[in-house]
Amino acid sequence: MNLKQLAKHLNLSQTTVSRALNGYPEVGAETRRRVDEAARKVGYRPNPHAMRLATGRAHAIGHVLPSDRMLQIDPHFSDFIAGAGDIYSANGFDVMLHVGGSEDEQTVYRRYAQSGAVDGVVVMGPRLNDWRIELLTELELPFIVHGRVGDTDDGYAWLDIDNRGAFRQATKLLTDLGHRRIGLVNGNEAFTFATHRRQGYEEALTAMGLQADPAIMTSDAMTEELGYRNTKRLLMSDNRPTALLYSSMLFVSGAIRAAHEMNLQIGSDVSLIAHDDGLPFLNAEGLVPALTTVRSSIRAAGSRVAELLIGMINDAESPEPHELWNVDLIVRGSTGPAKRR
Amino acid sequence: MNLKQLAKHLNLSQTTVSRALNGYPEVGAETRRRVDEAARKVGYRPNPHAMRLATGRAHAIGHVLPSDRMLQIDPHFSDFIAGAGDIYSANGFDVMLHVGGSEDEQTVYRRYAQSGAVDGVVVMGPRLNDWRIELLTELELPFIVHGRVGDTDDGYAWLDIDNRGAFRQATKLLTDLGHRRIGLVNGNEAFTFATHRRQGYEEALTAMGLQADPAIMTSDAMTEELGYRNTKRLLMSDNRPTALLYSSMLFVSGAIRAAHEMNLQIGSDVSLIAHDDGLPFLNAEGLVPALTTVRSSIRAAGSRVAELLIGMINDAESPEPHELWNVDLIVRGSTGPAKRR
DNA sequence: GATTTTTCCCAAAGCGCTTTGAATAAATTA
DNA sequence: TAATTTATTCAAAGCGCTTTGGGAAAAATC
Repeated sequence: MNLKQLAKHLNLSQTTVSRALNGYPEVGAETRRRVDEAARKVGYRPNPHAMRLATGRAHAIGHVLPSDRMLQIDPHFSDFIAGAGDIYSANGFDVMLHVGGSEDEQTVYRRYAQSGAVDGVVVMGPRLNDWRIELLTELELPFIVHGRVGDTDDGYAWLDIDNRGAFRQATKLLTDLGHRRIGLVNGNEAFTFATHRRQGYEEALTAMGLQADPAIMTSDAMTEELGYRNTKRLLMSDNRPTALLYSSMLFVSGAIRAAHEMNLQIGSDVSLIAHDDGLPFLNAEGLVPALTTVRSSIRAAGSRVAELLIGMINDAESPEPHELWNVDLIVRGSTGPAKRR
Repeated sequence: MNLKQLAKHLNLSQTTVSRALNGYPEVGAETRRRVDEAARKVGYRPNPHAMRLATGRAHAIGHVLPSDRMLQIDPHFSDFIAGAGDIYSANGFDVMLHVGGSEDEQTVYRRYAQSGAVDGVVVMGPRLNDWRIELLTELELPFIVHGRVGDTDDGYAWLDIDNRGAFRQATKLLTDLGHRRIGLVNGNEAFTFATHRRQGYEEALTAMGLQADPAIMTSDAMTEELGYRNTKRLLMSDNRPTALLYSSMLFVSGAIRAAHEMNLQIGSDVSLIAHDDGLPFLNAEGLVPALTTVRSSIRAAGSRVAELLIGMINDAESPEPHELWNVDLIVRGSTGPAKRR
């Protein structure tokens, strides 16, 4: 059943029915009631394509995942989208997902902008000076970045967690415990989040008069295997670190393997801290010993990002949102005082 | 620039331009060339909403993820969609993603069907006798199931891997190695894939005249922590198993932890086999010892599912596809002969 | 009581595309 | 040469919704 039929059924004009349904004021209370009731009874649902064509609004948010970036955001993506999805659907927005394929990423954005297929996009996994900012700005397609593209944080909307602060804090916890040689197993530093984490780490070291040593810093895709290999490498180096910082829980499974294999007790022989995005299948607290983490729910971030973007779309005049979230340092059993050597 | 303007620019009617662009035969060769060229030059892109309204085809595929099911398919989802996405975009299809939210799952499907928002959907994470089959059939919304809903495999399109065969094979490898007490750390058996795996396992045991022992079989959400806890529990029971079968790599990280903690050598003290979906962040070969697996790429499945569904949409008459994929057993270092006790 | 305002509703014009039904010109056929 | 096909093109009618610009009746104002 479409609008026309519904209108005829009610002996009203399409105009009135449409307005009643969309809550416009110029329709009588009794009429509105009748319309609502009839619509509900016959299960009327407006045709979304017609609606979109008529209004020019897509009621959809675009997420485009380049295949080459997938490896990095893969396991995090579904959690992020789970958070965002709740908000989207609560507000009647669909998610338009684009992943990989032959069409290049830029073209997809251009198509989105130019065709009005989506009302806005969220940019995930931003890199330093990410080209997407410029492109989307030029295209005048509303967008929000989950993360940031560097240190110039103006001129675009973003929500980020305080990666720098988190790693500064985490590093400080370790130095406070007496650790002086601390390794960093970071994600790929082409991504800003990883760069920020390194900076936080370095700041904390500098504050203690220590020097970051590239020999015990790695920057790679966040996989179990690289967690293992890098941990092992760092722990086998001479003058090995007494504590290690990880950018992802994904690394940690591998790290634990490495430590076990080397017969090192976590929390005493070597201290471990990881950033925990709250991935549901990898629980820091369930480890033995429970893992000290800097934690921020990526899912919650997804929800909030969605909220902000929808806000931007609904009110183009509003100032672009910037949100920097604190990250909780949760001290558990994987960190302990540095052993004298 | 829209069709009308493009047509005027070319001194042609909208009809002709539209036909030229869509490859209809009733248009002169020279005209077609001119149109194509002009379209490319001005960067013309048809408005998708108008197209959809006019044709009634959405050029979109729906994926709906219930929030309560998320935990199960979460990390697998993004890999699946990565595979499917390539195919979708190559064929000009968008992905419409719906996750969680207040609107209940059934309503979403009804809306999709009734509004024509999508041309088809893929059903992920099917359970035994999944209600979605019936609903979607009734709604006449083309769909394909990744997996199956039980043993009656007719009446709907599906692509599944041979979970039963895989676990039969895996179990047989273990019995061939002399293992007589083999534990199963399974995913939640409300999902068919897990049920099938258990069945394969039981079949192989039965073939050897062995009896499956519920005391060493678990069925839970696939998380690292439950991998750990269940492994530990099984290995601490009296008359403990000498080999363990896992339904997911996600379990394995925890399993390795447990084994290390109990000072058991993997591959000699205890043999491990896991199903490997090929998740990029969790590499079975990188483990020490490298893990024996039954492996089938979930990403490849995603691609093929997409292909099949698009086929169904383009040709409604074609018989519904059923594909059962073999699973490779890859023997590595985590399995060894049973120790005499 | 006459005028203005408000309230409520409608007809019709888009939104940008596809597709039907004709029309014209060119090519075949008889 | 006249009649019939075939090859191209076009005007116009949808697709199902929103929105503009009125208009008639009811209420408010003077």
